[in-house]
Amino acid sequence: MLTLRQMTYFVALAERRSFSAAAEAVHVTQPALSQQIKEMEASLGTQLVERLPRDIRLTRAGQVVLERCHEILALTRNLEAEIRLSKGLTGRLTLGVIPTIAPYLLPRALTRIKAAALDLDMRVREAQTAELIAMVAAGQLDAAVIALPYDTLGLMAEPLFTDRFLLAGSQARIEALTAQSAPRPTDLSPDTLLLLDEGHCLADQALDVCGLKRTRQTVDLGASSLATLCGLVAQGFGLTFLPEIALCSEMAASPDMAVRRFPDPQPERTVALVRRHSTEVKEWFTELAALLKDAGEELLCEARVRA
Amino acid sequence: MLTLRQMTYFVALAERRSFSAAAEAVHVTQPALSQQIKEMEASLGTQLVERLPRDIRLTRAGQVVLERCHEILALTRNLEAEIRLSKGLTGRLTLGVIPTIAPYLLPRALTRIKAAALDLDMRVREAQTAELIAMVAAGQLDAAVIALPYDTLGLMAEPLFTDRFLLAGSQARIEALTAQSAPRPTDLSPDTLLLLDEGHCLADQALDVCGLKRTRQTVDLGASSLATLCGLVAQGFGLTFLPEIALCSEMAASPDMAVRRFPDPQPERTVALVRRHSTEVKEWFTELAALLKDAGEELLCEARVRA
DNA sequence: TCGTTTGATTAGATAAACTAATCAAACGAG
DNA sequence: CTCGTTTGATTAGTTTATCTAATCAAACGA
Repeated sequence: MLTLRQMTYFVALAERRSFSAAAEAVHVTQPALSQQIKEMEASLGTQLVERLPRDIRLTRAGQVVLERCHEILALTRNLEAEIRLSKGLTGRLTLGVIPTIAPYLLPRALTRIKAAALDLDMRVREAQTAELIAMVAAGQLDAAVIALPYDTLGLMAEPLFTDRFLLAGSQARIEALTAQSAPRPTDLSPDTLLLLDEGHCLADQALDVCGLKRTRQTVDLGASSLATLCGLVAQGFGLTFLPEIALCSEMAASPDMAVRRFPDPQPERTVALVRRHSTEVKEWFTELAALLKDAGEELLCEARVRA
Repeated sequence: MLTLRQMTYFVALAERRSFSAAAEAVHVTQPALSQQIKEMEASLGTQLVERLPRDIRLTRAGQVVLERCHEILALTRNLEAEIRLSKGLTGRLTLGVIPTIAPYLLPRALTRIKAAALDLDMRVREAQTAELIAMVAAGQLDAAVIALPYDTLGLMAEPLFTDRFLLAGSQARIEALTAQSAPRPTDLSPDTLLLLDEGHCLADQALDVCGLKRTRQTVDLGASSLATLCGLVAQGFGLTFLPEIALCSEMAASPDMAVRRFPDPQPERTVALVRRHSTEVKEWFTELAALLKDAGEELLCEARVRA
């Protein structure tokens, strides 16, 4: 009989397109993975992967098998997660968080979670929205913190709080811009606007509120974290949108940076917690959402004292 | 991680409601099964089965897990079967056949199959229609030979041949009944009619053509095979319907038995081969159907020489 | 009360899976 | 072309998982 272990290894192999890399991904040595794949092929009586020099290629059968393995593994992981968490916030819980929220929300949230659920083995994974959604659906994450609007592809989303965008720049730029009147998002020039790399929902959502499309970046941001962005902006390299939730941290890190609140209606994003759909009541999910919401609102309160 | 082995054992345990019986069913000793169940519970952090004296009971979580295990195991078995048979009639093939067809069709069919597919590891399982359909759906069988009309619950059915019902009884009974005119199915008295036990589609289909409902059996048939039934009928215990396909065998076994063909429209059943639904062309299925059809038609030809 | 049935437990054997070391083929830079 | 590098296969030996056999304790029924 085929085993779930074989399927796991096979999926990793198909993803990494390399035996060695796949082996590393599943934390075994390359011969161990090679052997399992070989046995899988033997057990099915069919070759699943063509070994090309420096690359692999799935056979027709391999493609069918891959699809089904994904399905079977997802079902299994979902089952495990569902049962493990069925009696509230205990056991292991793996949470995904997008990069523009994680560094700000997590420190406070984790403190609260630790306090509320002593015996919880919490693991956190940072990735962009699309990846998080796929991982939740595949059972690799139990839940994820993302920012709406975003197509959650059938996942359940519980809104936590509203995170407004502020305008951030060097003292000089901000003062020049706001001398006569409060700036509106649509007034901003795409050329002076610095944004995170492609894939970050913050950038997309920010462009959206300005009615702009992404243009060639004036500065290549490389590492592309909000912290880096704030550092650049404080040095006068342009303007950016800064979510309220990041305000306190980034003001502390970049004291030269100035921020202004937009006039109403302020541009915003909705931070939400998502999970797989299911008919049953998820106690752990409600609990977790409440804790995250508390942490977020605390951050927002502090931010609103400053801007 | 949960394993498929654990799931298999757990499903067996839930079915047999006994650790020892389940262990036997999966061909391991009782401690081996107990241990796997224990590990499964540990891995999920939840008790799945309550150990009662002389019985077990699934917990709420256990019921959820059971359902999902069925699903996951079915997917896996289906995958294995699909890939193994993807290059035609080779590898292992497990075929189910209903009891009123198996002893007649299989001897000839297996000869043909052996000849046509040397390297096929063919396994046969005899059971009643409902069970066969469930097993095909669950991936425990690759295909099954059943008799229509029957609700195949979404499986693909390929008709093989038409099997007519003849009237069988002792010489005396048959001659008395057919002295003045050919008998029609609807003329038969339910009291003189001997049928197989409940669950056999042959009995249900036969009653159906007579427009009758099952009454209290005049004779308890016990073992309830067509062969036994023919033996009884030949001794004058009543009349029965005998499918053409069984004629040659049963005439040889019970030489005292007499048969008469009904006038047109003759009552009949359609023998069909069923498999899981799938978009792809199933070469092995077509091949197998052709071989079974040939074998069946040969039997029918020989039967029509006799009646 | 005693024999029987059933599942847990333990110790030891077997099989599955893994690692470390090595090898052969294929590639790319010099 | 040659040498160093990368990649997957192979082999040997170890670890871990899983199994069996034997035994035990609890619960039942005669």
